[in-house]
Amino acid sequence: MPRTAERTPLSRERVLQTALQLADRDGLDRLTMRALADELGVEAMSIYYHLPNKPAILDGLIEQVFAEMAAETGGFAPPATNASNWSAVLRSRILDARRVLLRHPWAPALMNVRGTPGTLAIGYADGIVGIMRGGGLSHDLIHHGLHAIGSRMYGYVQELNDDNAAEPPADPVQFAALAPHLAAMLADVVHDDPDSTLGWCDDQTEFEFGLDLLLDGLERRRLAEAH
Amino acid sequence: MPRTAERTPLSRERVLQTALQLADRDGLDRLTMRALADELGVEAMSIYYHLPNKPAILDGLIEQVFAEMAAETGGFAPPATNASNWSAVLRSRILDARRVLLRHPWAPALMNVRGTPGTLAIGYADGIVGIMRGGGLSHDLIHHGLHAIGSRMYGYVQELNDDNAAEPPADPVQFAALAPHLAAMLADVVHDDPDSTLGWCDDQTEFEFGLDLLLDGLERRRLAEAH
DNA sequence: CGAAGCTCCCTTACGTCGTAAGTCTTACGT
DNA sequence: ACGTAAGACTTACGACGTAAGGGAGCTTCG
Repeated sequence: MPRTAERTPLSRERVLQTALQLADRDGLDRLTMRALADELGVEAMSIYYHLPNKPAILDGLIEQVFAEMAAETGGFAPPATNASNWSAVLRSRILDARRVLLRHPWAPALMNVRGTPGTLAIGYADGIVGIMRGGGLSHDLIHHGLHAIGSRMYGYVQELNDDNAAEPPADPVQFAALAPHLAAMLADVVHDDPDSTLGWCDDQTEFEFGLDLLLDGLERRRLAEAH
Repeated sequence: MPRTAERTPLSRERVLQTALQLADRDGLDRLTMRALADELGVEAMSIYYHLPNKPAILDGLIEQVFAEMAAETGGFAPPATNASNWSAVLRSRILDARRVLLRHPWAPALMNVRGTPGTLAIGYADGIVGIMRGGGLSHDLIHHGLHAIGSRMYGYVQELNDDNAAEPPADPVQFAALAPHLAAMLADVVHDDPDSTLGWCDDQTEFEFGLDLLLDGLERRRLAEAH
């Protein structure tokens, strides 16, 4: 009786793929070397033959996410011509990125924590610069714009963690005393849209609102630049 | 010979103050129960008499930061009347918050990770809603504006971690091949301002640019609302 | 005055984490 | 057949948060 379980051999790729699945399924803090090894049908230390340490795994995960983004947009290169609609093109590219991140909610936190941006991350940013350049923005304006869009460039998903169910305050009267303006706003907005008892903030809507605010602002500065 | 070292007795306040100093000095990941105990001249487990666990300490730290913000702005209540200059008032309040966070660069990451916002955090948000309300924005617009300003509300400092020295690419020709648009922008911006060899992005400038983009956008929507 | 109780700190120990160091097994080239 | 090396496994260490319980010193009350 052969005790060989016909395991697929380990490899950098297989480790990273499994790590991504595990992070998606159980969350980032459950992604531990031993848990990952279990998932691979292997001992923890065996992983170290294919990847030097845990940060390398995390960097690999980020790079995989960017690869998904590239697939979603059909490559990071800016379209051949988008002078007339640069902001629409950029908008949809950013929303593509957001869609990918919604599938991997742990990714934004990871990107914040890891220092150096990998090759694909640089390619992604480069594509965005290309789009803005094609729209006629000056390099200076693009530079500021990159910073302004900031986390939105990566379609961040901070709201996904905690927000929705948290809003209905435990003791409304005490809450109103503590935060009168917030309470008034809450009452008003809920009144306008009474069916949404909880989850009264639609993340997608809010995200697009903020994004459009920035894109509109950039477009206006472009026009101002052009006299 | 009394071995009593005349230690100040432990207390919730003293623990939190020392924890904040330690985080400022050594970074958040060096803030460990044992290190904190050392700093207090005490054993690790002694802390647990005054605070239930580590998350409670982290929450306490965040609350301390918001207390500093309150001191910086002179309380979170909106000024009595700011109809004509709501966005200037909001702007300076947010820049005040940013100034505090620059003293505690670990704080933003902590706020992102901790779920429920403490009393002072709610008070801070409430003050901002009050300012916008005083400026004549509708509750609906305020609601969206809150989300849009998002991290800027807390004056985030993500750039402080990694950015500045990272930019000069190791191999310029390879970088240009990988990211042509980025490289062009880099060359252009550096050319315009040749004295800033590294650190060519001024964080404060970039932050204010993005903030103004959002504030201008909100003001324009307010005007549109008012016919 | 002495005993009981409370406050505040310490000791010990457990389980989990990432990983350094070394060992065993298998497959293959010669 | 045998050395060799790739690729897995075993063992162990130090750091982490913290559960459980111990004990010194003060207060309170009979």
